[in-house]
Amino acid sequence: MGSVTINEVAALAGVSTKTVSRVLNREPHVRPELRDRVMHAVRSLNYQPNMAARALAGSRAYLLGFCYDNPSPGYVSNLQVGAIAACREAGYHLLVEQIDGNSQGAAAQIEALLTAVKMDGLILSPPVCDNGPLLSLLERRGTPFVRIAPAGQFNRGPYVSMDDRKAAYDMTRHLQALGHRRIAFVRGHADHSATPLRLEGFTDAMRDAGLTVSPDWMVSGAFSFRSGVGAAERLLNLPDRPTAIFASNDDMALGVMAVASRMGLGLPEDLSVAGFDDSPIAQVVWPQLTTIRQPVEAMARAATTLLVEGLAKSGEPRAQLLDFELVVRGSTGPAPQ
Amino acid sequence: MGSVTINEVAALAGVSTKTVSRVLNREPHVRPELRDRVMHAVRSLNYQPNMAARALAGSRAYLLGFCYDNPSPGYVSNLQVGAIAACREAGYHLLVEQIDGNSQGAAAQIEALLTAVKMDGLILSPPVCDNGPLLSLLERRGTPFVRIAPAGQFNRGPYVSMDDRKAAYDMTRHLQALGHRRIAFVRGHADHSATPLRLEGFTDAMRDAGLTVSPDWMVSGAFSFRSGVGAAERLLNLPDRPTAIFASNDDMALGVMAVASRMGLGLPEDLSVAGFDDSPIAQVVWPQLTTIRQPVEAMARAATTLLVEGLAKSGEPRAQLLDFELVVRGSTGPAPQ
DNA sequence: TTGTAAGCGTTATCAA
DNA sequence: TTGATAACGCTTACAA
Repeated sequence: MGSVTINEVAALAGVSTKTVSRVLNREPHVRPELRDRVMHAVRSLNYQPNMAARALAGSRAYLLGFCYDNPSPGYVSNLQVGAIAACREAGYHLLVEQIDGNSQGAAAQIEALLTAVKMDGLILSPPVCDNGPLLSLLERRGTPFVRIAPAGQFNRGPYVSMDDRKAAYDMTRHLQALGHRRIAFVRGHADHSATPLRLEGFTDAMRDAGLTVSPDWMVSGAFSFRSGVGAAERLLNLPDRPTAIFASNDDMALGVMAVASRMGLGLPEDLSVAGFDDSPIAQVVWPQLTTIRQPVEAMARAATTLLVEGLAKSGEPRAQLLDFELVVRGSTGPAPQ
Repeated sequence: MGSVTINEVAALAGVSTKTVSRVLNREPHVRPELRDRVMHAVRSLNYQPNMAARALAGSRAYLLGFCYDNPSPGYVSNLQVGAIAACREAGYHLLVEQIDGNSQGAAAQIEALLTAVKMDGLILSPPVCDNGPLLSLLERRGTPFVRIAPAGQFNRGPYVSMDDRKAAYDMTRHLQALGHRRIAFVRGHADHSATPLRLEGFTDAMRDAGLTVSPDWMVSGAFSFRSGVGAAERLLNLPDRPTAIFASNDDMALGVMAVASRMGLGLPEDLSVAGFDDSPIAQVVWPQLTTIRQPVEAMARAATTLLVEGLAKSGEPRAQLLDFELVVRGSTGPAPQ
C-alpha cells in the first residue's frame, strides 16, 4: 500500500530512521530540536508506525489480549469498553479471546495463542483470572498479566478489584440499621469469583451484629433471574419468613421481587430486597432496587493501565482496590413491626 | 523467545522454507509426499506461524477487526462470541474497536487504525454498518468488510441479516390471528438500524389486514425498559385503549408488562404483549413473553465466514438472510370480548 | 547525541 | 514442482 514508512519520515526530517524511532518510543538522548523536526514530519506525513513490523523487530507488540469466559453480557461488555479506552490512550490495541471453560484447555489455548501472536500482556477477567494452570503457564513464560476481580491467590500477579466482601458487609449493615434481624442471603453462581466473597461479607456482618443465620436462609442461586425466583419461592414459603432478602446480584434480586409481588407482599413494608451490581434495570423496576454499584468499566481501565505501566517500568506486581458505592433506593426500608 | 520458526520446520522436513510456507498456505503445486513430510514436522515441533511476520511479509494478516458502537450489552456480546468462534475455525484473530458515534470521526478513526495495524477485513455491527462515510472510506481503500444487520444501502458490500421487516410482519399477523384489531406499536431507538424495518413490518401487516393504525398507537421508545414504561403509560391511558401492544424489543415489552400489571390488567386476558429479540429474561417473567428470536450469534458467525471466504475467492459481494423464529409464549392470547 | 548495519520470521519474486 | 534470495518496516546492537 502507499502507506508512509519510517524512512520517509526520516528523509523529510533530515535524520536517520533510528532517530525517528527514538522519538516515537520516547527514548531519552534526543536533542529537543531534532525531536521537534521529527514530530513535525510525523504529523505532516500523518505517519502511523506499522504494528506488525514493530512486533517483529522489537520487544513490544502494542497488543494486549482480553480473555474472558462465560460472557455475562453486561459485565464483559463494560469491561471491554474500559479496556479498549485505556488501550487507545496508551497506543495499544486489544485482541479478544474467549477461553474454554475447563482449566487445562484454557492453558493450552492461551499457549497456542501466545506463540502465534505476540502480545505484551493479558487482561484476565473472571472467572479466567482464577484459572490456576493458566496462571502457572503465564508465570512460567514470564508473560505479563493483570487479573480483574480475582477470587483468591492474591499474590499471583497484579490485580484490580472491588472489595466485594466489604460491599456485602456494608449492605448487610444497611439492612441491620433498618431494624432487620431476619435477613436471608441468595448466593451467586458457584463458578464466579465474587460468590464466596459476597457470602463472607454477609456472614461477617451478621456475626458482628450478634445475629444468627439459619442455614435455611442462605440459599443457592446462579446469578440469573430464574434462580432468584427459585430462591425466593423457597425463602418466602418458610414458616419463619425473613424480613429482608439480600440477593448477591441484581438479576436474582429482580426474581425475588417478582415472587414477592406475586405473593402480595408489599415492598419494602413487608419485605426489603437488596441486590448487587447496579445493572441498568435496577433503576426502572418499582420500587427501585437498593444495590451496590461496581466500577466495572473503571476496573478494566485500571487493569489495562496497570499492565501497560508495568510493561514500561517492570516494577513488582501491585494491587488496586477501587471504590464501590452503596446505592440506597426504594426496595429496602424499615423492618416490619 | 525459544519459539520454533519456519526454518526449523524446513530443516526437519528436509525442504526449503518456501515449501513449508506453501504447505501452510494451502498453495497448489506441492507433491503430496513433501506435503506430508512438512505437516509431520509441523506437528512434531508444534509449530505456530508468527502472525507479525506473516503480516509484514505477506498480503494477509490473519487479523479481522470487529467494530461496534453503543454496546447494547447482550447483542454485542453475542455477536462477538460468534465472530470469535468463526475466526478461530478459520485461523484468524479478532481485534475489537469501539467506534465514535459521529460518522466523520468514525471514518477517521478507522483510517488511522487500518494504517497502524494491517487487518484483512472488518466486521461492522449496527449501527456502525450504516455509517456512510465509513463505508465510502472502506470502498475507496479496497478494504474488505461485512455488514451485520444493515438498515439500508444494501448494495454496499456483503451483509448478513435477519429479515426484521418480515419478522415484525409475522408477529403482527400473529396478533391479528388472535383477533386483535386495536394493536399498538412501540418503536425502537432512532439510531438503530432495525427500528424502521420493524415499524415497516408492523404497518404493512396492518395495512394488508385492512386495519387502520391511529398515530396515537405508534409511540417512540429507545429499546430500554424505561422507555417501554413510558410508552405503556401513554398507551394504556388512552381513551381508546389497544388490546395488544407490540414492543419492538424485549426490554421495552417488559416495561409494558410492568405498567400493565401495576394497572391491574391481566395478561393476556386484558392485554397481549409481544416483544422482539428473545432476550434471556423473556423466559422468566410471568407470563413468559411472546417474541422473535434473532440468530445473533449465528449472524456474526456467518458474517465472519463470508468475510474470510471472500478474502480467499475475492468473489462479488453476497448477502445472506438468516432465519428468525416466532416464539409464541403466554403473553399473547385471544383478544378480549 | 546520532547513525550504520544487521536482523526479526515470513512471503514474494524469479530462476532452476 | 522446488529453492535461493530479496523484500516487508521496524528495533536493537554497536560504532562514531
